[in-house]
Amino acid sequence: MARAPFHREGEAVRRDALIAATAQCLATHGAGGISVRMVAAAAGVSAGLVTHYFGGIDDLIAATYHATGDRIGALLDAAVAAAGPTPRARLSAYVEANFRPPISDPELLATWAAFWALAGSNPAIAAIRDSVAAATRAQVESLLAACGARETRLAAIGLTALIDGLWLERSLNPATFSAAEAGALAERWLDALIG
Amino acid sequence: MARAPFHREGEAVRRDALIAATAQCLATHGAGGISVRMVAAAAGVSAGLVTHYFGGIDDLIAATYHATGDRIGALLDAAVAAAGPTPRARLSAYVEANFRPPISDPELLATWAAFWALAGSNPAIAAIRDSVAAATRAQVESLLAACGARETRLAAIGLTALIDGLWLERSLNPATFSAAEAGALAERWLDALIG
DNA sequence: ACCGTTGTTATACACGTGTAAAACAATTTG
DNA sequence: CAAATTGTTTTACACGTGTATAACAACGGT
Repeated sequence: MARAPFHREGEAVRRDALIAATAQCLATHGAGGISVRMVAAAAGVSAGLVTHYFGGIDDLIAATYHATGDRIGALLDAAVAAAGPTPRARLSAYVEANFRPPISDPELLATWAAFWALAGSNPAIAAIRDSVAAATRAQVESLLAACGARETRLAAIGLTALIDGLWLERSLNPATFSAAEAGALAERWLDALIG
Repeated sequence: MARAPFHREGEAVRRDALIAATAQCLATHGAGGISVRMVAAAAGVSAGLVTHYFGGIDDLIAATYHATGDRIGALLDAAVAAAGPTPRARLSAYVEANFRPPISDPELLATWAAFWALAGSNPAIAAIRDSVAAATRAQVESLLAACGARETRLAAIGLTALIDGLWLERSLNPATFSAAEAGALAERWLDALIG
């Protein structure tokens, strides 16, 4: 039959489009509802390009996880870099960035929650998740130590758990509380963790 | 071909077996990996019984969510009922029960996390999740109020978010911290929330 | 022992899935 | 303008999916 007309593009353009489409589909349909044909349609290409550029849907999802983690990490780093000079200001900036757009956008939260779901049963996704979580905790430990916190390992675990729990709740039902309320709770936990 | 021999059973026995099998499959394979054939095999019956007793896999998953929520709620109620008479003892018992078997068993946590994943894209599951979460927060608000906490709505949100975040982390990687450490963090948050 | 009831299995069906690769079209080069 | 390159679409394939239901087997009653 007649083929759809198309423009030829470089590899990076196609890969980025497929990654963005995957993030969107994960957010909208969850880990169990995503498919090759759905992602290709969202990216405006045909399904063959998934295998062509990524070797398959699993590798595309893994690449999307990396890209999303890099994006969130860059946003958090920028927030800390832009903060006031005191250690507490930097830690507060880190926390606040979690509950401000673009990180607090429901679509980004939903994509991230989909990765959590996949990590439970997909070893490759679990490995990415472990390395992302370890890097996050290391960064938070460093920020907490600068503030004089004791037992920084457990404090970092406690802080990231609260942030993840608030993210999870907002991705499932954004009406439960506002991003500002989430930020206020996290500040209060910081007060308790630092002493 | 020759049929598999079987014993006839009452409806309740079959439904309970299918629900238990569903929880197990959700824990092991996640929300995206479960199937009718898999659940039926785990229950020791044939796939036709899923449609026969539940109308389909979606209704079976919803029934499993209800059953799991009821089980967790009963465990938490029992912990509070068995606690010392002071409001703080009751609240601490509530928190501690979250991080002690059977609630802290990885399989139960993984099943629960699978429901979170399904809630993101399945309206029926989302509705069950909203009602379970609302009931949990109401109970926690009541326990917090008895301890003299102010702004109990936000405090309840903060406490359940930390518990959920710690559950999530342990379901994804139980080696990150112990259940005892999780309980200690939650107690520390209680101290901060009650003042 | 036979019959009726009904719990249950096995099968068929239509559909969606991910992947592979032949074939084609866009674009560049000579 | 023709040929070469290569990005991309389309198609085919094997497989797994959920559901419906005919047929059968377990069991109880007479």
